[in-house]
Amino acid sequence: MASQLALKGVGDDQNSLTQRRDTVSETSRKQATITDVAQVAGVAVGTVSRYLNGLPIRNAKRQPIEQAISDLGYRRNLVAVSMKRQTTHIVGMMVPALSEFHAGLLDQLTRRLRPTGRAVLSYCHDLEARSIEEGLEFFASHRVDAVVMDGLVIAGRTLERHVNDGLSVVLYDNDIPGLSADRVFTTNRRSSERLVRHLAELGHTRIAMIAGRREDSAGLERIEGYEDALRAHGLELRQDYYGAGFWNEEGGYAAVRDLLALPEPPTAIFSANYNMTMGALRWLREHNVEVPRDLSLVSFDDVPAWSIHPAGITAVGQSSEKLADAIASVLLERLDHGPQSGRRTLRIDANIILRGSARNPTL
Amino acid sequence: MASQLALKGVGDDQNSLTQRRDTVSETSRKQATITDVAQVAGVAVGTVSRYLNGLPIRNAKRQPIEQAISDLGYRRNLVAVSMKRQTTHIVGMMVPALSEFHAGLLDQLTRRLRPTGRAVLSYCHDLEARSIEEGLEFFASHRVDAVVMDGLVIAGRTLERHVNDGLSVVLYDNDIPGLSADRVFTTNRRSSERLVRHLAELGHTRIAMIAGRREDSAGLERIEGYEDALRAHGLELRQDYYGAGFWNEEGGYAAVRDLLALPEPPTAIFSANYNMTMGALRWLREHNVEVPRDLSLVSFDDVPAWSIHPAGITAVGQSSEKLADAIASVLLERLDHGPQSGRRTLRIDANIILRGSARNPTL
DNA sequence: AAGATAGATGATAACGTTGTCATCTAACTT
DNA sequence: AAGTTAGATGACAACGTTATCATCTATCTT
Repeated sequence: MASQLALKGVGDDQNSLTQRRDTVSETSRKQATITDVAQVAGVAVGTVSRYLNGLPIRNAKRQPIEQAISDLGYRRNLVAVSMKRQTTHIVGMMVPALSEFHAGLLDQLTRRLRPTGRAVLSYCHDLEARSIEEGLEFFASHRVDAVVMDGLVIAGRTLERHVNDGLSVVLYDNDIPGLSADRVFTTNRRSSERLVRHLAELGHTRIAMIAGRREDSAGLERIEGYEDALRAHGLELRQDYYGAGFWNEEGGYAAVRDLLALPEPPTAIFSANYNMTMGALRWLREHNVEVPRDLSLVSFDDVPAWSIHPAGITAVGQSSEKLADAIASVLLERLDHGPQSGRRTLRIDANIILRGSARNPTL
Repeated sequence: MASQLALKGVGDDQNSLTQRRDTVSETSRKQATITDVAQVAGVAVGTVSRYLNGLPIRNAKRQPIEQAISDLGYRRNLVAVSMKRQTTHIVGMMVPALSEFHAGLLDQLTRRLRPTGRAVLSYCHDLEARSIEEGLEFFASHRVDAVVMDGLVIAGRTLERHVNDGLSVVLYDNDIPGLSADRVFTTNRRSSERLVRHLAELGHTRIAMIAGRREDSAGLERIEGYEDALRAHGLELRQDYYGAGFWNEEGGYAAVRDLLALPEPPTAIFSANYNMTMGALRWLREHNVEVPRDLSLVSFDDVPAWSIHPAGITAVGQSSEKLADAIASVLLERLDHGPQSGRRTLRIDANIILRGSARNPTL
């Protein structure tokens, strides 16, 4: 066990939560409406609306309207606009326990959509059907224009119902076959194959993979890629080199523990996603297994945190920028062209970032 | 330079972006409204509304209403409710370039607010006054019930205007003095002092600090804490041991570079926030400076990524859970009790997490 | 200069809810 | 059993905006 003693509240001599309370006199004046503006400017509400929406209005009316708007501090009420226009210009994004990877995606997507006047409402679920169901219900009630989410199988049935109700959906990462939705995926199989091939080319023959249950498409494809690479190098596919459990940190932690307890432990490990790699690294650190000295480790998904590791974690993955770009692209086409236009599926190639976490096996 | 060669698109033999297009026949049936439900159930809309809002209705009416709702697949339109009720139940959160730290906060805040039926709309700004201004304008137009944001000085003037317009604001991390808002802060000074004291107690005498410009309150408090600790141990406050620049990754990168180029470089560094620490670690890795062998490094802010470092980064900071709890607490009181009730300021104590990135100086 | 015409304007009805208020119903009184 | 009353119900007006459409106003014809 390494030096991971989490001494909480060292020197907690004082009260750990101080509270102060001021009294404040509030002046919450009512917001001006378009009617107020019309009244002050001496025109009809319709004309003000036309002005706000960039439709042509007579020059003589322009000045008084602008004056009134600035005098009253008028701000268009987007809730009323949504109500009338039957479209909110809000996109819902479902994220599983906001990890660094999804945070980057959310950030980028928000930025891409901003210039079009659209916002992103986020909902964090905890990988359970029940919580995903609630999230979708929530989005539907808020009448979001579309939902972006990972196409996990557990979301399948609920998602189908909402799509039938007219919800536009963009799936990423995992697929739900048959669902009427737009899709953005990574080239999971080919990218995994490349990454594992890299390990084999370094001379590794005992290459294990840690992944979760064979449920979701991305995971399956990554497993296939792993197997492709092994076969290409004439390496044996060993049942005990495939650590299966949950696709989260705990899963990665447990998988590495089990793999390294084998009579003939692997010399290199391919971890199938961000969360599992985090868990794997935690186990390795706690047990003084140094990467890459004692073990080579590569990961699917590429995030800034990989650089913190002194060796740097060699990984394959698309940047959140590229992924967000692709999602924004299909999303905007859907929103602009309505639900009638054909569904698209984008496959984005992942890049291998060679850092230092994989090297020749120590024999 | 370490082995950080970013080989992009290794083996990019095929087209890197594939696209497939299906055609789909769409059936986008109109959503049922409360009027439809009333009609089908044979009651007045008001009664359905009362049912939906949990107000007492006669037993005889209950069954037909429930039947109609389920038959029609009716879903309450929250946009219309917001319109009528003049409150959206949406909270806006402004986040600077969604880092891991802020992602955790956003995640937690979303979860805390969910049980109260509230959602969080996020807006990513890039630390510039212009972009913050746009964000607040955006939130105000969407009539969010409140805004949660870092009280950066550059946001001061704009924020003041919105508060005068009646916007409820919760400030965290940094303060904007005089603003009528609720506040949640960390005990920056005391926590920094503790962390630097830890370095001094290990025997370090050449302790530097990297921080940004002396603008925002949290930064100032952290600098004061650093100075407190040095004074307490009779150590000299050296001008050249205070690397000042920007509070972001680039700032941390540059600061470490400059500090280690000094004729008498420090043996320990206190980095004032998450982003700067990320930058510092990047420089150190690129130049083969090993932590803690060659240099001790401690950081303000605590995030999961610190565990990836094999030594583990010793840090001080409040968990995003604790911070989100505090923010949610003041937020809900504000939202439930209206703008009249007194403003609160919470100070949350940070915890020191001793990992392995600081040890005795090698003399 | 008067008639024709393109195009902006004003009044008003939506959008889907909730809140108000006068009315009606059913359960108590006596 | 009739009178009283607490309380649920129904009709309808908001909430702030945009879309429609008939009307009005400038400009262009001749």
